[in-house]
Order: sequence, then C-alpha cells, then structure tokens
Amino acid sequence: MTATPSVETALPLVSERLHHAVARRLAMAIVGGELPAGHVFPAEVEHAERLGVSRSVLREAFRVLTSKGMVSSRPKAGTRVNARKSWNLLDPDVLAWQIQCGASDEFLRDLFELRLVVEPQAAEMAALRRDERQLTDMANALETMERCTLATDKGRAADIRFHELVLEATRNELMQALSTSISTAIASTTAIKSRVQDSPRDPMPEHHALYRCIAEGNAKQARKAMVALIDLAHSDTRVALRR
Amino acid sequence: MTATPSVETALPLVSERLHHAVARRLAMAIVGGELPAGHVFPAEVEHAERLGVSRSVLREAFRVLTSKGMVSSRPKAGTRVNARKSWNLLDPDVLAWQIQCGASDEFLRDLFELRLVVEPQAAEMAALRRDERQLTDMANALETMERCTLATDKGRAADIRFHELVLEATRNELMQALSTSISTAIASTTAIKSRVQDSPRDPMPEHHALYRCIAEGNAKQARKAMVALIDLAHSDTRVALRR
DNA sequence: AAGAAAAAATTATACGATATATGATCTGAG
DNA sequence: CTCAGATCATATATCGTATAATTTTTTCTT
Repeated sequence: MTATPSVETALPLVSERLHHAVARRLAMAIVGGELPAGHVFPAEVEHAERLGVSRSVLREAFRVLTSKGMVSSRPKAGTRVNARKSWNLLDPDVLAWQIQCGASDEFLRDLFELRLVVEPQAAEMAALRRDERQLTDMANALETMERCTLATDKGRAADIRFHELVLEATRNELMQALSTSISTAIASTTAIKSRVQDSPRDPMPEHHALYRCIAEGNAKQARKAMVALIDLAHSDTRVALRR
Repeated sequence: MTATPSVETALPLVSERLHHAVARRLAMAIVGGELPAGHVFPAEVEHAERLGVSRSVLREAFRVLTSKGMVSSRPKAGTRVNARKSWNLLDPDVLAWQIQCGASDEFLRDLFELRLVVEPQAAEMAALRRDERQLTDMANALETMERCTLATDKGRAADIRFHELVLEATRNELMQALSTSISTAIASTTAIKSRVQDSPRDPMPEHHALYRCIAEGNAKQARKAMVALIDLAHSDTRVALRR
C-alpha cells in the first residue's frame, strides 16, 4: 500500500520558476507605481534581452499578468499597464505582491473593511451550518494558538486556520474563495503588530467567545463576536502603525 | 491633436488569441467535470499535437490556468488538475467559464448568498460616502433601465452598471474588485429569468427606493432596500428555474 | 482639398527544434 | 526499515523563423 497522493492540496512549488520570478518582478514594479497605468513596455525582443531572459519566458510572465488584469497586449499597440481599476485585486498573488510592496494606510483600511463585510456574516452562517468535524478543527486551532501564542509562526498559522475554518463552515464555495485573500490580510497585519515589541492585548478570550457562539448555533452573537475580534485587530494594527 | 488614448479602460481584444481559446477549452472541460481533480494531462509534446497547436501556445494556456489556481505543473510530475478548493472562483474568467458551463443550483445559491453578504453592506457604505457625480450616474442608469426595460441589452447593461456604481461608491478598492464577479452573476441570472416568457415583477420601484436611500444618506434603509432588491431577484430566478 | 483605398511598418503571435534542470522513482547500501 | 545516490521522463528554458493583426503612412480617386 503506497501513501495516497494528496489530491486535496496543491503543494506550492519548491523552487520558483523563471517566468514566475519575472512576473513577480514586473508586478512589483507596477504595484509600486514605478510603471504607471498606461506605460507601454518596450518591444518584446528588446525587453527580453534587457531583462536577460528569453522571449518565451517573458511572454509567459505577461500571460500571468494579463490573466490577473494588470496588463493587456495587442499586436502593434504593444503591452501596456492597465488602470488599477481593472486589476483583480482579490487575486491572492496580486494581494501578496501589493502587501510585499508596502501596503498603504488606505489599503490596510480597505482590507479591514472587507473583513468586516465578509467575516461577521460568515460567522453567522457558520453558526447555522456547522458540523462536528469543523468544530473540533476549530477547537484544535484555538488550542494551538493558546499553546504557541501569536509570537510564534505556529500560533499565527493556527489563527489564520481558525478564520479559514469559519469561512469553510459557511458551506459556500465563493465565500471560501475569499479565504486566501483574507488569510493574506491577516498574515500581513499580524506581521505589522509583531514588529512593535510590547505585545498587544491578548485576543484569546474573544476567539473563545466566538467559538462558543458558533458551537451553540447562536448566529446573532457569533456575528457580534466576530465584529469584536476584527475591531480589536484593527485598533491594535493602527496603534502599531503609529509607532 | 490626436484623440487621447483611453488609459482608463482596458479594451477587450477584438479577436481572441489562440492561447486564450485553448485555455478556455481546457477550463470548460475542467469545470464541467470532464477532467476531474487529480487528472494528469498527457506529456506536453503529445498533448500539443493532439490539440493541434504548438507547445508554446499550450504552455501559455496552462500558464493562465495555473495563475487562476486550476492546475499546477511541475517537472517530471506533469500538469494536473487541482482540487476545486484551490481555484480562484471569484476570478472573473473562472466565474464566467463556470456559468457558461451550466451553473448548478447550488452555485446559483452561493452567488446570491455572496451578493447578500456584499451588496447590502456596500449600499450602507455608499449612503455614507456618496458624491454628486456618482449620484447622477446612478440616476442616469435608472433612467436608462426605465426607458429600455430589462428585456433589452441596454436595459440589462444599465442594471449591472447601477450595481457597479453602488460598489464604486463604497470608495473601497477591494469591494470594487468584487464588482466584476457580481456583474457576471447578475448577467447570468438575468439571462435565466428572461428565458421564461412571462415577465417577472417589475423591479424598478425597489431600485428607485434604494437610490433615494443612498441619495439621502440613509445607510440603514439603504441596506434594507438592497436586501429587498436581491431577495426579489433571487425568488424570481428560482421561479424561472422551476419551469 | 478631402476622403477612401492601398501599402508599409511595427508589433505581438505562433511554430518547431534543441538544450537544460528538476524531481519522482527506483536501487542499493547501511 | 531508512536514507543516499543514480536514472530518466518531463516540464522548463532558449533560439530562430514565420505569420497575423493593427496602426500609421502613403497613394490614389473624387
């Protein structure tokens, strides 16, 4: 009996491919404002040798950026940077590039606002549709958070996992699709908070309160608990940013 | 003086590229369940000549699918279909492919649920942050809807534009990023409704009510009005589906 | 002079052949 | 049983050339 290959999870590539590295490099220049909307890239041949890669690699990189709405290319007209408006900002890659490039205050505000729109409602739905397995998963995640604390990678991962589980419990695929984006948001803001030394308020009581509401099927309270949780994270982040 | 090139809007390509056609074809086979999660594609060379395209084109097509989380490819292991869980379901292309491939009842339910999560909150935010220009845009969209009715393409486009404007009025980029996805959802469900002959209830009163709430800055009422609007669309769609 | 049609220039797109690097699988030693 | 190394199929990367699409320019017609 061989170990069953995991079809469930798509493992990330261990080594990044060249075309992806090029795509990321171009994307960072775009989100960083170095290449503003409307910017036309040099002709393919010339651009490729300037970057020191083959044309095929450059083309594949552009293909990735095109599929995320960041650029568009047409014969004769060339390849140009699209207006920010048409980017797929919720795409996990775009979101990650954006944050790595230094998220602005407005962007962080938008992120928390999105969380306040999505997660409280998700908590409400989770309370109505939960099942045993997901509840134990949530409990385990909380236990790990408690044991490792948010100062450790494991603890932070458990925090993110907990929020993912709430979105999963909605049993709505589209809500679950938001989970990657929201996880990215949590990871980045947690990183900001951990930069300042003095530890922020312990968020475990709020997490446990939320869990209890979901476990008891108390939808309205679950919503309120999630709002409280996000507000706490928001204010902690703002405090951390001010230093 | 030449006409200023529009940087604002990224015009869609007039003629679809080969790689995009291939990507769409593969994507349809995937979302249609013909190629289930875990399916491994034949070796690149072989697969390319089977489809009658060059390997470059096939590679670029896979690059698009990879960037949307639908497949992942590694040397030696080949290219395989990812679990649905890791697809970027909110990506406009993925959503469109999904719908073109015949959306299931559960999927439509998820779509309306997403709208109920996002749009009422957006209406609330819009009421608080609106400006004159957006209000006149909304009024114009409603006027067009009234004049052309939902039976025409123009009328349907105006309906979608109205909902986009509400999301724009939130002044939150991430919420605006959801607008393409939601527009796709509206377009597809409106198409379903228009398939049955007897016209559904006229939704214009609800639209005007929503507009008034936003114009007056009445956030709580705007939320309620949006909920009413979506509920109406939902029940009309369900009725249409039952025939 | 004005407008339409044709030609040219420019660019992305498409193709196929070749070389490289990667990682899954097998093999053997410990 | 475990782990290090060899192997080999496969994706990855590069190159040269040919094609198609679209804007710009020119030419022709009116």
